[in-house]
Formats: sequence, structure tokens, C-alpha cells
Amino acid sequence: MATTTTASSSDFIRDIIDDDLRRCAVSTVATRFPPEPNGYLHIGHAKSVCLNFGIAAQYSGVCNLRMDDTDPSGESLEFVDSIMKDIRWLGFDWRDRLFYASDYFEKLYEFAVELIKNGDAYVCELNADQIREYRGTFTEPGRQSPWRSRSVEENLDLFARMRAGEFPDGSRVLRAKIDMASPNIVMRDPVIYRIKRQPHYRTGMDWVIYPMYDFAHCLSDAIEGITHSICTLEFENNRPLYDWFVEKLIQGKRPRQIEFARLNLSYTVLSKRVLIELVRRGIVSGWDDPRMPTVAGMRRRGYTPAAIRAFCSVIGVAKNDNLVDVSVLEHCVRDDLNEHAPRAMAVLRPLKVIIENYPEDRVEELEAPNHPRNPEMGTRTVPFSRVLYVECDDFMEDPPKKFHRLAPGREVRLRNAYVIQCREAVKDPATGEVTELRCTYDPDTLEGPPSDGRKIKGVIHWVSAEHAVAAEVRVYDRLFMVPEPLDGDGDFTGHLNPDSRKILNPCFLERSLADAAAGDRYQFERLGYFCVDDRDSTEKRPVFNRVVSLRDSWEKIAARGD
RNA sequence: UGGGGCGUCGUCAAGCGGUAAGACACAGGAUUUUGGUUCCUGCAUUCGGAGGUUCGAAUCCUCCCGCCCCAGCCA
Repeated sequence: MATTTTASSSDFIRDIIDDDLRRCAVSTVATRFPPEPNGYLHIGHAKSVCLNFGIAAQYSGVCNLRMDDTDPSGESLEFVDSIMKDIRWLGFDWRDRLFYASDYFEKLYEFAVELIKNGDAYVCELNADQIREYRGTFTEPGRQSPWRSRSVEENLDLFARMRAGEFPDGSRVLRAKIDMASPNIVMRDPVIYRIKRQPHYRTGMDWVIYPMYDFAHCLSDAIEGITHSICTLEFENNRPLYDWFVEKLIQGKRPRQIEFARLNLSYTVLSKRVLIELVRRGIVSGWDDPRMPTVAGMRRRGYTPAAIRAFCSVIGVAKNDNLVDVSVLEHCVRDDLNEHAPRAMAVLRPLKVIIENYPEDRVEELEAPNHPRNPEMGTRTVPFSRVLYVECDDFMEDPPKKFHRLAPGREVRLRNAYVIQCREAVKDPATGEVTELRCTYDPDTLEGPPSDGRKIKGVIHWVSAEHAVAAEVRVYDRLFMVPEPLDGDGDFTGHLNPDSRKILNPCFLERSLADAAAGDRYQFERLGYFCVDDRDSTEKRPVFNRVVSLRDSWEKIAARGD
């Protein structure tokens, strides 16, 4: 049964919302997904997207897409575009509710002025090092800035001049006047505006001062009428500050912040810093490298939106630190593709087979079902002829007993075709390498098993050499060899999997695959799911990416050895 | 170390005082022209630990232990 639903069982956030609704604390639900456009979305973001948009849909509310673009360094239109593309691809729609924190700069400035007027903020001339020093430590309270008790007038004047560009970068900041002795360091007069002469990708040079996250985020939520502001656990310490700003500046309905545990995935890394490093150092080919846990990477790899949604649903939402096994993701991908991907035959590592008793000039068109359990997906025709290719792995000269494939003297079923028997393995006299198999076929076995009752245990895939389509196939595996690549000193380079990408060329595909279009997904029978690469495929030579292998119980048996 | 948060199967995760859901993984078996799929079966006498309250505790109380987050003019 495919778990392609997004049916969201309940979780502690939905419980809170249910309760808020019951108490009439809110009448309709409004959430938001607030990425900073300084990188590509990854599977962790996808969890948040599914959560926020999923809740909005479930409660007939709204979910805003808001670019949290309050720090111009690193932010760009490229990222805005990729974020929007990824969210749409995941299957969510913000309709006309696209917002930018940068659109609120004027409004936020007014909020800051209001804070100053109420004696709740001041312009501080300590430099960054001094501010850190004055902040104190976990165990010692901070000290008050010497600039803390300026008059409202002076603060108003100074803040206006900060905006006007009269002071150099870093020379002054606006700080909230809260409590330098607070046990919560976040509350020790946090900086809310800094001077930064950096062009903003949307506001250009209009501003030289930019609001900080803690100030901008909660007020943006309030401006947009967000009811439930869902974020990750590391912001839990910031919640008192979130509430402080909102209480000081917002009357009426106030948004509420709820934190959940961010996703960690085994054998991969979701840190923005590391992802950037992988791209910059050329360890991967780009943000959309099929090995990347980015939405763009997974899309190119061939993962489906439904599979990713199912994954986000099945892992749940809670506050426990977690490390979700990547096998859960792979299961969701297989589950979806098993149901929807048409079957085809492809030989990745070709070994030539001559059917000695099959006429040279004969070609049969054999009918093959596109899906074993779903006849509605139809059939296609595959050409059979005297010279075929089979998978190298499907022949062993001296096989163990449980090896149900080709070996000298052994019989095997060719999928959708005849039973053949291996008569001889032809070797290269120089290397001893098997270059060709000489086989015979049993003409009576097309429709069923041999009439004499011989049991044929093995079934292998094949393609007709003459009709085959040559292609490049890229076989991907996990990027890292250990479950937690950042464990220890955080140096992941020693854990990189050298075999995370194997390029196989030429591979031979059955004729029908000549029509495959970019992005199409197939199951190559007995091998796995494969997707036409939309960047590197050419008319002459298609490129397929392996999405995920099939479960392979033979691998387990073989690994045990016998 | 001060503050904030979290500890339920190998991994996620339900559970909200009435006697431990489900998923992945793993292990058996059945069916199978994919060693795939599907279908059965098994997999926490116990919930970080120790006390206590109660007829009854993973759920309430006390103490202890462990892990994560916070000292950016990042988000």
C-alpha cells in the first residue's frame, strides 16, 4: 500500500492549535514559512514546509511564504527563485501570500522609534568586542552599557542619524533596554539594529541599517496576522524576547511561537555551512547534485514530491532530538515509485550472450507488461534476437548453490521471454576474463514453464544487442559512510564515500526507453528506479540517474557467504 | 557553571492515572516470469535511574543521572 497521503496524524503543535481554537484564542489559523534567501532548501526545510502548509490546509487557514531577508549579505534573487520553485514542486501553494521582511523595513523602523520613545531602546556606541564583554557569561551577569541612560531625544536623534548614514558601520547599534542581569543571555539588551553598508538585493542602497532577526521576525509575524509561528528548537531561548517585543509594540491579537525539533538524517548532513562547502569545494557538482539532500538535488535524483511529503508525515513532529534513519526516506521513495513507475529492462554492466539455436536473421516482438500488478499501465513490445546482453553480475563461473542465475550448464528464465541454458563461457585468452556466453533457448517456454516439469528458479533481465539504446547511467550512493558525519571534530571530509557516484557507460536499454523524456522515472527490473537526468541527457545519449535501488535480499544472502 | 529544552524498542514516534499504537530496520514463512511487490508471523512484562503517592503510574510528587541549545552587530 502506497503511503502517498499527506494525512497528518496529530502532534503536539496541532494539539496546541486545537486547544487555541477550542478556547477561541484564535478563530482562524495563520502560519508562515520564513526562509532566508541565502541558500537552497533541503529536506529539513521540506519538513517545515509540510508542517506549516499542511497545518494551514488542515485547518482551512493560510500559510504565508515570507522571505526573511533582513541581512543583505548572502541574500539574492537566485535563492528566492529556487525557494519558490522548490515549494511549488513539493506541492504547496502560497497563492498571493508572498511577503518579504524587507517590505516591512519602514514599518519596523517606526516600531523601533516607538520603542525608543517609550524608553525601551537606546543607541549604544560600544563596539562588537565591548558588547560581548559587557554581556557577561552564563554564570556572571552583564554590565550596563555606559550609553544605556541617554535621553529619549538623544536616542531619537542618534537613531535617525544612523539611518541617514552619518555613522560608519559597526560604530553604533540600537539595543533593547531589557535586563543585563537576566539569566537568559538573549535578554541582556539585545541588539536590534546594526549599521551595514551593503546593498540589499531588493531595497538596494535605501538602507544602511538593518533590523536583527529577533526584532524583525516577531513583528513581521504580527504584521501578517500570523497566529502560530512555528520554528525550530534552537529558538526556544529567544521566545521570551519574541514575546517582549510583541507585548511592547502590538495591541490586539499576538502571534505565538512554538518550537519543534529540526530533522537530522543519518548518513547525510543538513547544515547550511557544510552544504555550501560541499558545493564550493567541488565535492558535489552543485546545489542540485543528485547526492545533495537539497530539494533541488532530490528532484534531480528522481525523488517524487509525494514521497518527500510521505516522509515528512511519517517521521512526525516532536521536541526530541532525533536522527532519522535515511532508510525511512528511501522506503517512502520506493513505496511511491513501486506503485507509479513503469517497468523496463536495462543492462548496466553488459555481458554478451549468443543464443546458438536462434536464427541469425530472426527478431521476435515480445509483449511485456509495464507493471506487474497494474494492468491499466498497459504493455509494450520488446525485441528478442540471437545476440543479447545480460548483466555481468548475473553470471558466475563457479557459483554457490543458492545462486539462481547463469553459470555453465545452468538454466535461467529471461524476463518476459524464454528459458535459456548456458553451454559455454568464452574467455579472453590473454586475461581470462569472460567475454561472451554461448547459450541455447527452449522455444516452448515463452508462455510458461518447461513442459517436462523442470523448475527454473532464476529470472534475469536482458536486452537485444541490435536494438539496444546506449545510455550513461549514474549510480548514486550515500555521500557519507558514517551515520553522523559531523560527529566528533566536525570535519566531514574523512567520512566522504568515494563511491557515492559511479558512472556507467555504455549501458544498454531496451528499445522503448528511446522515448524517455527528461524527468521520467522507470523501474529497471531487478536493479532499481532510474530517472532521466534533465541537465546532461542529450538526444544521442540519454543519462539516467539511479533514484534508489530495489531492496536486495540476495545481497544479504551473498554477504553471509556460503 | 546560570538559563532553556529533552529522555518510551536498533531508529523515528503514539501515549495525557486503568495496565505499552504505528512506521522504518531486523528475523522467519507463503505467493511470485523482478532474490522486487504483496501477504502472514516474530520483535519494549516495561518507559533514563532511585524513592514516594495510589487499588492501579510511562503518565502525579521528590531527588539523582544523561543528552541538546544559548555568551553573532547570523537566522
